[in-house]
Amino acid sequence: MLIGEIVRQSGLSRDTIRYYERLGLLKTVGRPVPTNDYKAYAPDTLDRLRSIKLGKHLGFSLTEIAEGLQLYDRDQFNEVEIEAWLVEKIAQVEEKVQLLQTLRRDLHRSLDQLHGGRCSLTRVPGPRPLPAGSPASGPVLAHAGGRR
Amino acid sequence: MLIGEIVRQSGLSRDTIRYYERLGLLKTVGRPVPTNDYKAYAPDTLDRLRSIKLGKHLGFSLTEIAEGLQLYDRDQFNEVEIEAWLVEKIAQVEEKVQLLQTLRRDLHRSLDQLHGGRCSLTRVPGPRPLPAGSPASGPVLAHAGGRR
DNA sequence: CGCAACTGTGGAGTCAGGTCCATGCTGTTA
DNA sequence: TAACAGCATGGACCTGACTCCACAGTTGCG
Repeated sequence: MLIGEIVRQSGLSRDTIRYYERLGLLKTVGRPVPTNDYKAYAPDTLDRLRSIKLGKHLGFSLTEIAEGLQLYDRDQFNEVEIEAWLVEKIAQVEEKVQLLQTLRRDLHRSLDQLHGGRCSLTRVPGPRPLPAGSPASGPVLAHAGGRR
Repeated sequence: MLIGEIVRQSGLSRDTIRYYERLGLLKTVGRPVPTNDYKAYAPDTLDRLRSIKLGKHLGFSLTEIAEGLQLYDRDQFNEVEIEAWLVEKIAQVEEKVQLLQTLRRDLHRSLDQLHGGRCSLTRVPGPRPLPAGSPASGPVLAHAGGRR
């Protein structure tokens, strides 16, 4: 598969593909036409790009994603390593899910108050932005029934 | 509250605080001592920093976070705007939660197979990395029972 | 008084993650 | 044969989010 095809099917730019290749996230498998220097990308390239997109969307860095892909590339000989990696990523994902669910609940609560409380936001007495850092945190945007 | 206190209580660097201030994420409230040019940060600064940390951790950019904080700052006069912002952020958060839950399930499945299937990863016939891009996607790392 | 600790400002540097550009080869088609 | 699409390479440039540095005024303490 030449780069143009990858570009068309992935929706990513030529430069981005080349950048990922430089970082080792994608592999080429030789030059299919001996008379030119066109490179063929490995058959799993589109799968890998989907994985990369997902990982990025979920906040993982290209470096972390590269780790996962590299483990994948030599998987059968590193089960212990793979397991450690999976356990770590699961923990990270769990944490993000928790935080996002808290954030979602808080956002919904703010929205409900905006609707139900009729101008509840106008009653906020003073600054109190997004305090969602603590566990069992309060609403994300200021909400009625203020302190003081 | 002077910057040193913010640094101590937030765990962020002086430069980071100053950077956030330049971006408008934090506010100062004048110079408490007339004989010098030390700035006092607003009382809600630590709350705002907690919000910023959370937002960043969840993958929002400083620009997006600044939007939220700015809406918050002038909230009472922009209910429609706030509602639109909340609805948008909720949708984004929902999407991430969905993806993360899929990813978590897939990671767990990979881990189970590693344990239960005894070397199931060694039976992967060919490259098939993290195909989790599609809805109802398969496992994140290659798994046994391969195609072909 | 001297000196460290704290504050302020401005500007340069860094790293990730791309994006743009110039140049040059190949292959096809008019 | 000329134009044009497709590919390759190398390097410059860009944005976001810091991080470091130099220099200068202030304040607290022995």
